[in-house]
Amino acid sequence: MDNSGKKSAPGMKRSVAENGPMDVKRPRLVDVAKAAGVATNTASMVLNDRPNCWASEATRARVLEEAKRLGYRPNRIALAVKKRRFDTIGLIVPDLNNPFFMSLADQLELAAEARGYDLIIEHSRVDLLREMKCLESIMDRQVDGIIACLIDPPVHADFLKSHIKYGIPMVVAGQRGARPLPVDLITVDFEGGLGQALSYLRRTGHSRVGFIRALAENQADNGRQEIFLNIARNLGFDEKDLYVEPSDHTMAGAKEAFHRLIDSRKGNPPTAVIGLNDLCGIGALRGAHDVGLQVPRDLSVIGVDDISLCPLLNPSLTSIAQPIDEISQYAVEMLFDRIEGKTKEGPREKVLASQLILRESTGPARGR
Amino acid sequence: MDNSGKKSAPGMKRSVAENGPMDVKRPRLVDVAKAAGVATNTASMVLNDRPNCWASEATRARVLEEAKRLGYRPNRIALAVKKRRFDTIGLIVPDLNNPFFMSLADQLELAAEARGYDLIIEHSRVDLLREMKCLESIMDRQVDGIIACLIDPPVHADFLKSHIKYGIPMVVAGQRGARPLPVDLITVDFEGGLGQALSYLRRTGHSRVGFIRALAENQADNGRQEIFLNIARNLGFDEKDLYVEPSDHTMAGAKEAFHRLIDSRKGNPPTAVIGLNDLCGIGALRGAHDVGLQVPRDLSVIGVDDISLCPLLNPSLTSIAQPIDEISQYAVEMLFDRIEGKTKEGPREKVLASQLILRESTGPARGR
DNA sequence: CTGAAAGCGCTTACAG
DNA sequence: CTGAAAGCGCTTACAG
Repeated sequence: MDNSGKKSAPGMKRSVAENGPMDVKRPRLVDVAKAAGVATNTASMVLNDRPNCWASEATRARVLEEAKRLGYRPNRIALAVKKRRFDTIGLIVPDLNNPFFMSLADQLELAAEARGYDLIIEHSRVDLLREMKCLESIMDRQVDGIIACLIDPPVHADFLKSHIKYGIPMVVAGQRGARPLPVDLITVDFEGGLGQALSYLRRTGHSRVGFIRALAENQADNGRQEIFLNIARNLGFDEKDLYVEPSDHTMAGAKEAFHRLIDSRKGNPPTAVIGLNDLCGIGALRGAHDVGLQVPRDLSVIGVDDISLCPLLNPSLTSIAQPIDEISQYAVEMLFDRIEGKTKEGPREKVLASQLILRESTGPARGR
Repeated sequence: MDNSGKKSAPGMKRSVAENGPMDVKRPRLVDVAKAAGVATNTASMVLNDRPNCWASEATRARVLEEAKRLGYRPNRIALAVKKRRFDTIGLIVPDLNNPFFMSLADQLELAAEARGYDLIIEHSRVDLLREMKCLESIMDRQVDGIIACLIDPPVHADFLKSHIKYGIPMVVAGQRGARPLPVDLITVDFEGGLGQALSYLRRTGHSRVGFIRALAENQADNGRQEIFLNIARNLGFDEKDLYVEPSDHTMAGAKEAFHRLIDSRKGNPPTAVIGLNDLCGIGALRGAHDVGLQVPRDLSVIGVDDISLCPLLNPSLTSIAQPIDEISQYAVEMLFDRIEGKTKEGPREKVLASQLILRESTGPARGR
């Protein structure tokens, strides 16, 4: 069966048996209309169940029946180009492998679905350059709104200013920076939770604290290190007893970072370690196990985010919780305010609290 | 400034200052062409860098400059309706909260990107009904190809048979069933790995084995329980020493299931527990900790999937590895074979091996 | 190079 | 109810 002609003659639909499944055309609205013997606009009215539809019950039934028989499904792309909306909202997340963002995606998807929208996810891979590409890409897709978890929002201030004027509703979740954004912003008061953590450590006799931090690709500095040092100094920690160790965003990387931290401080090891997120905390927990340190007897470990895994680890991981529920709730609320035109005000900002959740991985410093 | 007319007069673009950002129209190709003083087809040729483009260097420069000045970005939707491809492939996953699927998504996205395609993710939430909706929804989106991680592929055999004839390339990853699918299939030989695990347990003196299993919403049976019982019987385990405990797909649920399992077998507790995935394994690990069982001294624990978390847990989790790399590699290969029309053959099937990865959570049964 | 047109698949307004 | 048309924003073939 040498079938060299690639295209089938227009209007001449050939059967599966003739050409194999790949060459059968998907039925269009006109195909349904023809099959039912009605005009295409009639078919459109019937299939969309328009209130002012003129079709008789008989016509109606015939159209629906033919649509079903042919397996007709409206072409959403064509529909979108006509309506100029795609009923889709776009989400940008830095890391698919971080459960924190996936919990967020999970909740956002549920909320979007409840309003009749699909969610599509873009992945910036903890890379500032990619993050920019994601922003472009998601805008090119003509989504109806964007929720962007950005690694470093201020970096994109100029880009957003020049693009957002075309009116796509957007809310950013991430740290505030010096440069204001032209879109709604949700920030978490990381300082608050970190302050709780550090003062807990101080109170329970810890004096030397390690901080495992990570920068994204193409990122020069994210300010977290300074925040950590400032708060710690204010609480009376001695600067020379504060150890900052760079890592990447993986658990394995954090484990390595932990080992470097321990090795480089043989004489006066940290009595507590804070990871910039829970994956780092998990890496530290395992790193401690590897070198025979018992948590929390010999070392306290604290993570950030409070992912659902934390209470199930051994020992369970103390963490500075980010309020995922609130973040997703406000993100959806603020976004749909814009989408539905309820708000015309300028950029809004919502600051949410972080909170230290104490679990088994923390305790008094040794000898207390 | 009461601006009651919603639409602006066609062609009359109003400034930001006049209406606020939300009313400014996104520039179209014709806007760029007009601004540059060329025909739209010329602008199209220039912007798409067509080889047989007739534009002079000067024209070319003018078009590019105006495009940049206006911030022109092609409308992908309009483009897609014209080209009848969206340069997008769709992925269906059962659970965003399971790192296994996210690792898969991560790799698939990378591979798709390398070929110039975006990946969009649909989430079936471990629910058979939703899974069906995802299939419909993703086909409605006119993606160029679909990779579907299905909870229970055979259930969808009829649906797929009636829809796939419109030619959308698709590969399914999941368990094989009695009813053949009309699309390419990648399966993992779960029996192989489970056999390795059970014979390891047998060899190391275990006699009573618990199995924490879960069904999806709307799923009657997934066959895994039978597989487990069959293999175990064949290896000489006594049927009355095989305990099957139902759970859900969360870690917390698995922990509860573990507790039920232990409580109901007070007299002769299991010496080993196998979870149907690593999240269940983690739940069991924590459940054991809760009741003072030491792993692996008092109890061996085995998971399934071998997510990247396994080696970082305390104790690290023995797991029946699914070959994520191979799955994603074959999925992409098979899919693009179809997309690029390299293959016209009927449905193909690829079976990949699973393998037991021994770690700290398993050891000889107590008293050996 | 231009200009007008067709077409992707849909919806909607309009004259009969 | 029909039929023809316009339009969403693009690409492409065609006559000048």
